[in-house]
This record gives sequence, structure tokens and C-alpha cells, in this order.
Amino acid sequence: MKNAEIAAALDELADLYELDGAVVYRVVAYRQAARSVRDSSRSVAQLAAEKRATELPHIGKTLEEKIRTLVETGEIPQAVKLRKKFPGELVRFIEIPGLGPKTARKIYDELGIVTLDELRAAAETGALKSVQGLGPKAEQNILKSLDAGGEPERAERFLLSAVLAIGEEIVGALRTHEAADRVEIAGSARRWTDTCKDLDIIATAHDPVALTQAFTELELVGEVRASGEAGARIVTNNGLSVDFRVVAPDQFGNVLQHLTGSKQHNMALREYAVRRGLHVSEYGVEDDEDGSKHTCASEEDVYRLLGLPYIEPELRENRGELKAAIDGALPDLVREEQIRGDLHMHTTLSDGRSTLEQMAKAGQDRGYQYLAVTDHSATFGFGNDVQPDALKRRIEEVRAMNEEMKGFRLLAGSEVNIQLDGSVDYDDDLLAELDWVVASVHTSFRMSEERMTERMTAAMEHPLVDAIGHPTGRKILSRDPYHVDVERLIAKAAETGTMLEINAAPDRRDLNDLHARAAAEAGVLIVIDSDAHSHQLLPLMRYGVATARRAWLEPRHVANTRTWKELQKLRKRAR
DNA sequence: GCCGTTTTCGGCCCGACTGTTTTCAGTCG
Repeated sequence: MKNAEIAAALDELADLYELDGAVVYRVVAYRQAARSVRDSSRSVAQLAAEKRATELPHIGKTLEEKIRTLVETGEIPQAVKLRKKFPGELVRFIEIPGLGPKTARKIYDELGIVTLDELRAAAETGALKSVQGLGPKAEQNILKSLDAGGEPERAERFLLSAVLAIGEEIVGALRTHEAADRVEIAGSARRWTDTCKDLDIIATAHDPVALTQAFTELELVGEVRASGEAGARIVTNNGLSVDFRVVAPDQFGNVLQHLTGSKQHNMALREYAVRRGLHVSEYGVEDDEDGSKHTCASEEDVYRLLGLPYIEPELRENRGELKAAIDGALPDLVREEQIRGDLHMHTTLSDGRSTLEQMAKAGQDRGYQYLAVTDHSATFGFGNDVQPDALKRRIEEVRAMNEEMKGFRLLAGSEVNIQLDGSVDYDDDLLAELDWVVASVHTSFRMSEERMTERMTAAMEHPLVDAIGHPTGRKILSRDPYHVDVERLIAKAAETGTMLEINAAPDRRDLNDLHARAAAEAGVLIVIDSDAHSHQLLPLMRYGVATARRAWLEPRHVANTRTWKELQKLRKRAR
């Protein structure tokens, strides 16, 4: 059973317990456990079978036992029982915004309503109003929500690259405004999550009104939703909601910390603070001892008041960063300027838009020491294949260019296709001529998990395959990863010395943060690549570095923080 | 139901908003 299925079962049980009126802490415990299971890079079913699931945060003896029962029998008895007690679509009532468990329960108790259709009918006939606490607004709200397609509206999410493009434009414009002092991006964009629901920007200013007005008058503003003396909410022309707030300078740290989140991190942080007699909010840190309230100009001050070192935004997901901070064991996260080369990109030889020369120049301009050009191989499926002869000519070309460049090394590489049987599509003799080989899956995405895992692990056995490109094949917001057992990929990578890629394309970021963290913990070397299809796209590297940082990676975990001379020795063919 | 440099029992984040209220419970982020 997949972690996602187990997590869904725990979430459902949390909903049921909530309807049943269980103490809220038990409900919270189930939700936290569900999240823990979902986040785990290891198979929780297997952990539970080995009685090791309690190693995960928020999983105790009770939940381990329930998970084991779920895996063995397909059900948790308490859920079966509660589903009988609360029949029909009752749990789905909670999905309607504004309708919580208490209200859903009251509607059921007093009117006996169990389906969404019955709920709609009761709202239309006015029967709902007989329930204490429900008035005309509640009726309208329920009807509006049900009319929106029965399903509650799913908030549209945006790719981080789209959000940062807007965020950086806004920040750039406002920082040059004469009324501004500080302007920063906050929220999930500051944590470099894969996608964002909206964008938060906060500022300090000696003229908040003028700066707020400047914000609402930016060219990218499509609609002003709300506007006040020290902040506004707008929607951009392409539909992104942006919150802007001007705050007092001595409170900037508190607000930035609060709005950066994540919610989970802040909850854990506040709980920790409470144990020390301190109360944290966006307004300051209050001390139980004497009731004094401290505001902070910087985030560093917020963490310092709690007796903690600064925690980087990318780590603030409540994935152990608090404990690491307390123990003084926070990672020294890899930084973009530590990347010395890029090992996956394309030119006009296959499907790229820039020439070899343009790529080499762009790499040098970025301060890289080396660059591997890895055009698609002979069976690439879009008419841009590179036949062996063409690759041989390319290798000669690269060698010749290296003669003329100082302090920079161009590497002859290829992104070879992993075929259905796990073989790759050049002869070994030709592969041996290359400096760098990344192998990727580009066909038959819909194989069974078993076959896909066999296929990819077979490719890792090849002595000349240095790394696996975009190992799960996901396209964020548009394509699910292919069915593959990432745990087994990681184990095989560790066994064979094959590196795994964090592909930095902002719609890939593949491996993702959780998988990359698990791979590094297993001793697998990670290589961060831009997969640039144009010389202008080498800077996409930053999204890969961001994923690496969210994966707690230090420079030592990342192969291409090393010089080519060092990196060469780490390839399995050098072993 | 989980968890532990104040606790193995007794705690468990914080504030804003909303609608139906006459002082606040429920919901949300």
C-alpha cells in the first residue's frame, strides 16, 4: 500500500473523529500523522510491518497498530464503524467552505440529512434555517458552493517560476520607489516551494500610503481587490493574487517570519516557544514571566529570542528543522555560487535553440568551470535524434574548442534514452568516448511500477551511465510522475555508484525535495542540472539548487560543487 | 493521540473574521 493511500485513510479517520466530536487534539494528531506518512520517503506500510513506523514523527504505538491493520486488511475498524454512524456524504459536508464539523454534525442530528443533494434541497426550501446558528447567509453560502460544480472550488496554483517572475518585478519596482525602505517576498515563494497559491510581499516605508499606491498602479495589476493605507490586495493580469503589506520597521522580522511560514513550521515553533513560556505571533514575542512583548526588526532576532539559530526559509516545513536547530545540527545548505558546472543541456544538434558556442560562452559568463553538452541520443522520439556519426563529429568539435579555451572545460556528453529493456541507445564503444552520460526515460511512461523500476535499475547497472536524468518524469501541474519505486532506485543508485539528478527545470524539479533528501541520506551523489534548451536558460539552475536546499543538501552531497577533476574520480567508471 | 532541557501526565499556536449573536462559537489560514 502506498504512503498516499495510508495518509488518505488517516485523513478520513480524522474527519470522522471530528464529526464524532472527539477532542480536537486527537483529530490534529491524525492529521499530523497523515502528513508525516505522506512526507515519508520510505514505505510506511513496510515500516509498520517491521514495527518501526514509530520512528516517524507523530506516529505512536496506537497509530502504528492502526496502519498495520489497514495494510493487512484494507480497513481500519474504527473507520468502518464511524462510516456507519455517519453515513452517505456527511464527511464531504466539511469540504464546503464555512461549513465545519460542528455545523455538519448539527445539520445531521437535527434534519437527518446525509447527501449533498439533500443539503441543497434543505437550503433551497429554507429548512436549514431551523438549525440553531444557521441563517440566510449560511444558506446562500452552501448553495453557491454546491452550484460551483458540487465539488468545492480547487484553488488554482501557479508554478514558482511564474510567481517569482511577478514577485521579482514588483520588488524591483518598489525598491526603487522613493517612499520605500525594505521590500521582500514572503510566503511560500520565499521557501521556494514547487507551486504557490498566491504571493505575499511585505515592506517598510517612510510613506506607506505612497508606496501602497505605487503598488496598486503597477503595470501588471489587473484588478485591485482591496486597498488601504498600509497595504493592498491585487490580482495580476494573469490571475495571480498578490498581497502587499507595509509594516513598522521594528516589527518587520515578526511579520516576515509569520508570513513566510510554513503554517506547520510556525505551529511547531510556537508550541516549542510555549514550553519556554513565550508566545509568538506576527505582532511579537510575549514573555509569560513579566508580560513583556518584544518586537523584532529581523527574523534572526525572532529565532534568537526563542534561543534558536536562524533557520533558512527552505527548511521551514516542520520536517525536523526545529529539532536540528535545538541540537545545533542544522545543515550548511548548498548555495548557487558553489555550483561549478552544469552537466545536462541541449543544443541545436537535437532540440535546443542555441549553438555549442553559445552554450559554452553562457557557461563561462556564469563563472562555471565546466559544462557538459548532452544532446538527445539516436532514438529520441521527436525527429531530433543524433545518429552515432553526428555524435562523433560533435565529440571532435568539443575537443577542438577545448584547445582554444583557458580555465574552462567543455565536456562531450549525451542524454541517452533508457529503452524498454533498460539498455541505452549507443554502443558502449561510443559511450566510452564521452565524458559524461546521463540516461533518462522519454518513452512508454505508462508501464507498471514493477517494469519501470526494473527498466531504470537495469540502466543503472551500465558502467558508463554516470547519472539518471529527471528520475520520476513528473511535470509539475501537468503530468504525474511515472509509476516507479523511488526507494528501489535510490538503493540501486547507492549500490552501483550512479548519481541521481535534480533536474532544475522549474516544471520538473525532479528528483523532488523529499526524494533528494532520502537519496543523499542513502549516500547517493546528487547532480543538479539546468537541462537548458537555450543559452539563456542556464540560470534555471537556481530552481534545482532550491530543491536541493529544501532537501537539506550540503555542498558535499552535490557532485557538481566539485571541480571536474574531482568529479571525474567520483564517476562509477573511475571506481 | 503524541510528546518531553520545567512534565511519562498534562499539556497541546495564534489571531482574524463571520454570522448570528446580545457576548461568542465556529471556521479559517
